[in-house]
Amino acid sequence: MTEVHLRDALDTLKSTGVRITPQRHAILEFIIQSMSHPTADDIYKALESKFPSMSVATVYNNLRVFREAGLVKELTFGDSSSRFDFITNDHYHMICNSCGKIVDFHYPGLDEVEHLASHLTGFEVSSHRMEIYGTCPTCKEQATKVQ
Amino acid sequence: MTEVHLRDALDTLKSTGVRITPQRHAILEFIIQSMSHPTADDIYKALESKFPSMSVATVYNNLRVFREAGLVKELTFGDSSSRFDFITNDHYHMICNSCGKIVDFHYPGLDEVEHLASHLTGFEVSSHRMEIYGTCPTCKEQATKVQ
DNA sequence: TATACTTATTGTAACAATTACAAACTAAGA
DNA sequence: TCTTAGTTTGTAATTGTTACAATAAGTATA
Repeated sequence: MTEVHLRDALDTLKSTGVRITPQRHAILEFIIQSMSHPTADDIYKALESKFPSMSVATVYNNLRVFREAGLVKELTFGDSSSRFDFITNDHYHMICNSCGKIVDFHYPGLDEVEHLASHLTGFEVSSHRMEIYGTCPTCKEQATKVQ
Repeated sequence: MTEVHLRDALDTLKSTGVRITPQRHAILEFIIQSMSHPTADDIYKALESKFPSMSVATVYNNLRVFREAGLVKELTFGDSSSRFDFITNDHYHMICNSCGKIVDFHYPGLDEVEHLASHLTGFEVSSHRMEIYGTCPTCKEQATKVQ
C-alpha cells in the first residue's frame, strides 16, 4: 500500500519536473507510512538519525513542494503547528437536487470535526458522513434557458 | 439580533463567574456584530480608538475566556493567524451507533467545504449535511462492563 | 566522463503570532 | 467604603515558519 502510493507520488513529482532527492524520498515515505498527521517537527525528528545534517528548512521547503504538487494536505487544528497528511482517496459526495447526479469530491482534513465532536459530547467517534447539495452545471444551465 | 446575542453572551459569562469589563464587552460586541471572522489583531485594531491603552494580551486573554465559555470558536485556516467566530445556532448531530441517541453539537466554519466543493465540481451549492457516528459515554461504559 | 547549468540543501537570521509573567488596577460583594 | 480575587497592561520570551546566501548535488549534453 505504502509502496504503491510512494511510487505514484514519486511519478507525480517527476512528471512535474521536481527532482527526487534522498530527503524528499524519505519525507514522502514517512508521511505516507505515518498513520498520524505529523507536524514538520515530527518529520524532522523522525528523519534525524537517517539524515543527521538535514535542515528544518528542507522539511518546510519540501512540504510546500508536495503541497503544491497536490500530494500532501496541510491541516491546521487549534494547536500551534500545522500537520501534514498524504492525500488518499477519501472523498465526499456532491449531489444535484435537480437530477440526482452524484459527483465525488475529495476533501481531507475533517478529522478535526470528529475530534471536536468527541471532545464536546464525550462520544467515541468512529466515522462521519457528509453530503453537499446543490445544482449541477447542466441543470443550472437548463434552468436559465427555460426561464 | 446583535443585542440579543450580546445579552445572552454576557449572561453566560456572568453565570460562570467571569467579570464583565468594558474591554470584554467591547470585544464580544465586535465579534458578534462582525460579519467576517476577525483575527485577534483585527479586533485589537478595531478597538484601538475606543481603548487606546488596551493591550494585545487582553485581546488574546479574553478570546481564550470566551472560547472556554463556549461563546466563540477559533478557526484556523491556512494563513498564519487564527480567526474568531461567535457561535450561533448552526449545529450538527452526533449519533450513537449502539443506542441511537442523538446529541447536537455546534460547529461553525464548514462554509469552506461548500466553497471548495463548489469550486471543484462547478455545482451551485445550496446546503450540506453532516453526521458523526460513534459510541455515547453510556454505551461505552456498558460495553466495558459486559466485557 | 567531463562540463555546465539548474535546482536543492543547509544554517542562520529574521519574522510574526501567541503566551508567560509580574506589577498595577478594578469590578463587585460584604 | 473596603477588601479581595480577578483583570489589564507592557514587555519579554517562545515558537512555528520563512527568507536568504552560500554550498552541494542532480541532470543534460557533448
